[in-house]
Amino acid sequence: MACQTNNLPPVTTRAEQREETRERIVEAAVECFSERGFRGASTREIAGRAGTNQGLITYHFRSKDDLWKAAADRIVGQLEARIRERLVRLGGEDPRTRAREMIREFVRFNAGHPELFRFMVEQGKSDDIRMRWLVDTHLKRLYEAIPQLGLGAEGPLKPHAFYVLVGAGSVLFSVAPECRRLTGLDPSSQDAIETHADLVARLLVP
Amino acid sequence: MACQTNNLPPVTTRAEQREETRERIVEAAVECFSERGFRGASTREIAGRAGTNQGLITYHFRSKDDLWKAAADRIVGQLEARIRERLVRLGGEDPRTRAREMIREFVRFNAGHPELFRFMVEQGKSDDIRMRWLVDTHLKRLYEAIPQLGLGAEGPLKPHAFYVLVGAGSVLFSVAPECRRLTGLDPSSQDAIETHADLVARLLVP
DNA sequence: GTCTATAATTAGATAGAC
DNA sequence: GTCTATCTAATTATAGAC
Repeated sequence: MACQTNNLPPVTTRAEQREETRERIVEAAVECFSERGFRGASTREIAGRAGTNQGLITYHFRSKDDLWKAAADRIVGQLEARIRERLVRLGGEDPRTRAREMIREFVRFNAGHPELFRFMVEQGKSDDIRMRWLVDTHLKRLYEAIPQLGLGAEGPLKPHAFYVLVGAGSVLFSVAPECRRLTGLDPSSQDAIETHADLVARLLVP
Repeated sequence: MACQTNNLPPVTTRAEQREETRERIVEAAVECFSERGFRGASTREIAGRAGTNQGLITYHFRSKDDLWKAAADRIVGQLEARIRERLVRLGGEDPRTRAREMIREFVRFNAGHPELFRFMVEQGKSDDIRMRWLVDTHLKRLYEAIPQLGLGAEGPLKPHAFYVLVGAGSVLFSVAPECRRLTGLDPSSQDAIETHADLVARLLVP
């Protein structure tokens, strides 16, 4: 029962507990929002998946809207961290090898985090306040960093190349349940991931 | 006021009026379901976009679920009609030309009907009863017809090639509002459509 | 910091007037 | 065939106990 006495410092502080709970809620929010969209996701289901109750969500995040922003920050932050990490380890490879390997890593990320693409499609569909926030706060920064990754296609083809890369490298994993039933292929298998990464990389950087 | 007297046949019969209303509702349903997902779309909003009231929806379609199936039938049917039409006009071109032109036509269709891809991603994300219905009723038939279109890649690469094509050829148009704000490109312009169609076709059939 | 209870809105489905 | 009114259940946000 009593794991802590009054005079000993607690094993986890209140600040730690706070962060832990917020973390669990945001993680569940990323899943729900990307699966069901903003309207379709209910704060009760999010609370349930996080193992707590609906009241706590409005305590930690003022509103459903603010929770959605926290979820967006999280999934985009994970992508950026992954890209940075891969960039420093690539060092001075030649440009084409760098570009191919960055594409492969992008595909691998999508395999592990299908929520990113689900989230982006979910929000990009209608010209509402959340789409504008997502573009202005995160996507513009990502989009303008593309040349630094060694991925070419500046000029008028850039938007086309961008959405070809995003689409070709993400959809397979974002509709994984459908893919399993439709084709028999399990997109989460290591073999499928590497095959897809290689296919997309070779198509875009021949 | 009275455009019809009692003894003259009405300008539009009741059966015609029925079909017209059903058509308007299904059209609005395709938009709403693809934009907001099944849960996120409300039958009241669908009725509003169709210029009628919520009660009529349960009269013409028994439930929200049945309305969703009617919407799926419609958008998939439009794709199939378009493919069939293009196939007969292609006649005896050589295989590579045929394949490239079928891909171009698929991209053009997505430009005019971004709802198809939105609908597919919306449903493919979770392993629920609607995803299984969509795969079994429509997608399997489409997927198995691919070889007949001159698009190769049978064998273990087929699922990968399929989702590369779908993703590369659809995302740009499905997130058109986002694309405009992010890149300045308007994906609905004739120039953007043909540029994208050509890019995807040349990437997949070099 | 966490949870339960509740207020105000909105959802899908039904019933009945015209 | 169409529309309004209403029922039940679910939604977000809030208030207060612990």
